[in-house]
Amino acid sequence: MKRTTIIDIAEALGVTPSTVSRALAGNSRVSEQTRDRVREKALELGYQPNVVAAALRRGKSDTVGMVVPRINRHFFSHVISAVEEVLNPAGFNLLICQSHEKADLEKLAVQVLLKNRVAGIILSHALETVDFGVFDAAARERVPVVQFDRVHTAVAGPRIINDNFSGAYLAVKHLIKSGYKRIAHLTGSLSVNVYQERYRGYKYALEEAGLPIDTGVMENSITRETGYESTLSLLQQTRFDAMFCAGDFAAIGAMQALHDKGLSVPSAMGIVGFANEPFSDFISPRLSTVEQNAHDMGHLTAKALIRAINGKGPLEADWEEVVPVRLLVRDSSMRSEAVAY
Amino acid sequence: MKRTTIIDIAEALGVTPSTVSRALAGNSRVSEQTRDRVREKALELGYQPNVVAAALRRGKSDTVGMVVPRINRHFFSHVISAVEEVLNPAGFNLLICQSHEKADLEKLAVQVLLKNRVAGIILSHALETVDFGVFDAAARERVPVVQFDRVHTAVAGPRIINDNFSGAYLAVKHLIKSGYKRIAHLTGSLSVNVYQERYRGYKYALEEAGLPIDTGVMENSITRETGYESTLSLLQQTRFDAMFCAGDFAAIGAMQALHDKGLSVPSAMGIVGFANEPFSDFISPRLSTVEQNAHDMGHLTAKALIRAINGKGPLEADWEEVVPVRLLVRDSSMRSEAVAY
DNA sequence: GTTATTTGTGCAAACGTTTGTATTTTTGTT
DNA sequence: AACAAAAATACAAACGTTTGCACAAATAAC
Repeated sequence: MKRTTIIDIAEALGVTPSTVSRALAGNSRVSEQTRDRVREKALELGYQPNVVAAALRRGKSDTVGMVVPRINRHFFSHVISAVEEVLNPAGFNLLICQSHEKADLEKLAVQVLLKNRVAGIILSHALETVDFGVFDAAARERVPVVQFDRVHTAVAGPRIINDNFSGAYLAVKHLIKSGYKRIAHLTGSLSVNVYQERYRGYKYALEEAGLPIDTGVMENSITRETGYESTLSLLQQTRFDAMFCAGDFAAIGAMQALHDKGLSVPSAMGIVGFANEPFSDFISPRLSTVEQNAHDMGHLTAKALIRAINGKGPLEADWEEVVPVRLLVRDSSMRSEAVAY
Repeated sequence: MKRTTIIDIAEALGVTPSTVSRALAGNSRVSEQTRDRVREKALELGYQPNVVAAALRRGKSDTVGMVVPRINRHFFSHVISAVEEVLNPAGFNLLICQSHEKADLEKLAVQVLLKNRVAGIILSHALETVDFGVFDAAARERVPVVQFDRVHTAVAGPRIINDNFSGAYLAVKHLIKSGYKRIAHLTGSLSVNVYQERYRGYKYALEEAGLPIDTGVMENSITRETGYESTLSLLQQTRFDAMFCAGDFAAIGAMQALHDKGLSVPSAMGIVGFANEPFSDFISPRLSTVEQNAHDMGHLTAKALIRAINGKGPLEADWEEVVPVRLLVRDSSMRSEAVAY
């Protein structure tokens, strides 16, 4: 069956398509009366606007593209939901792509979005990404880009980031307060802003307390598996009584390694993770961690994009916004008394 | 800066846009030579096809819409990834929407997708959904719909489902084999196919073994919180020595309730969950569960949709495909010896 | 009562493709 | 060399909106 168009409505009412278009858009140049007649007829005929045609004519769609490393990460999926919460009421809908942490897939996703003439792009980089050429294309085509969490200054536009420095600082400071003295660090790639900042916070807390910062830092130890392996080799290389892990998955792996070696948490070893993955609350011992505010981040990101789309000028185009994080103290970092390892 | 179109390429080469279009599409009616010249020039000018215009002209886009209750569920996010794996190479891209388990949001999402003239829709219903009117609109507009996991026969088109019956049957049979005799059941809404089938498998296993089926079944106990509450009230109402939970979150809640009541798992109480959530493997005791094959499900779903889009007729339009599940026996359901409760 | 202003509508072009049909050019046949 | 067939390209309409401009009718200003 043929879909009804504004032309059908126009013919049924004896007006022109342009009037119908304006009526449906709520344009004040069409009288209240015909506006109602049009709306009524549209409902009657079950009219569904063809946004594709509108997008072509306007040169811009009401679709926003979003590229994340993976949608099944607690943090990212919650940011997505929060972004939706803002974008949908504003009349936009979301086209979600995954980069699977691959730079080439990220690039491809951005190209697909540009081909689809999206109104804007929200993005968090893959770990690998080093070439930011595609984003020049976006800038050239006047498609605003807002980065969140994993951001890079090479890309123009607003950046919404977590307060990774403070989160790490608070976590390590808390470990120190709990009586731990030699604190190791499991982190991701230090070429990523997120891990750089967490590392900086870690170092700062140690320096402030006058503790050694050479206790052991393992890069690229962010998954459960690498966390497990890195912990085992750290145990051989150096002595430490606590670990600050830049991610909860790494913390889980570390705890498993410690368990296998007969070291109990938190008495022999204190642990703090990062991200508050859903499981962190009901493993044993319950994992202390740093909670990121995915909800606020999503809201801020979406709002920044909407502002950019509405062209509030390139004045405020390039700035950074920091979302506070929160330390959740649970069992894995609480010992009644400091015990030398 | 103005974006390059096929018209620009045509003018630069002294041919017409139609020739350029056909050249880029690899149409055999244009000579090899000009095809190469066009491709070269397109590359040189940095041409990016405007898929919006193409979609308008063809009356159909290369975007596929997908509606899921939530993207942050382990199962759904993995199905999405698997769907992507098939759809992207086939030249489609995914527009993902969340219904947040609300029937009205699901309806809205489908309408948005239809307005966007998607090539097809992949969908798993919200728990609430009872009115399937929107899907008639989809059928009328010849937009194929493929349902997965949470399906309903009121909607036309292929349905890809998990073998919930067998999963439940295997789980309960395993509990029985382990020596448990009185097995309770925590389930979701029995108006959803998924939970209906799991319930059926549960009952069948009990009947087969000649065990009582009146041990206690609690509906709407599928979250961690409701699982916790339901277990507590079950403990007051009736006697049982094992639980089959229709979801891992419920199982976690149950384990917590049992722990609070001083009942140890698996010695005093056996537990099997469903879905193999990522945490199930590293809680203590490790949770036995039924693993669903999200990957295969996604692949089959995407392939079914592609077949439907390519119009392999309404002959095979309405059928059901069952994806096998697998019982994962871990610690929560293994006791060396049956102990009467 | 004439002219200026406002208000409501129509006309037509444009957005960038795709595609059926017509036309030209090339190739093949006799 | 003449003609048919095939191959390559051109022409033009269409997809369903939006929107600048023109125009008519109604209202306001003098």
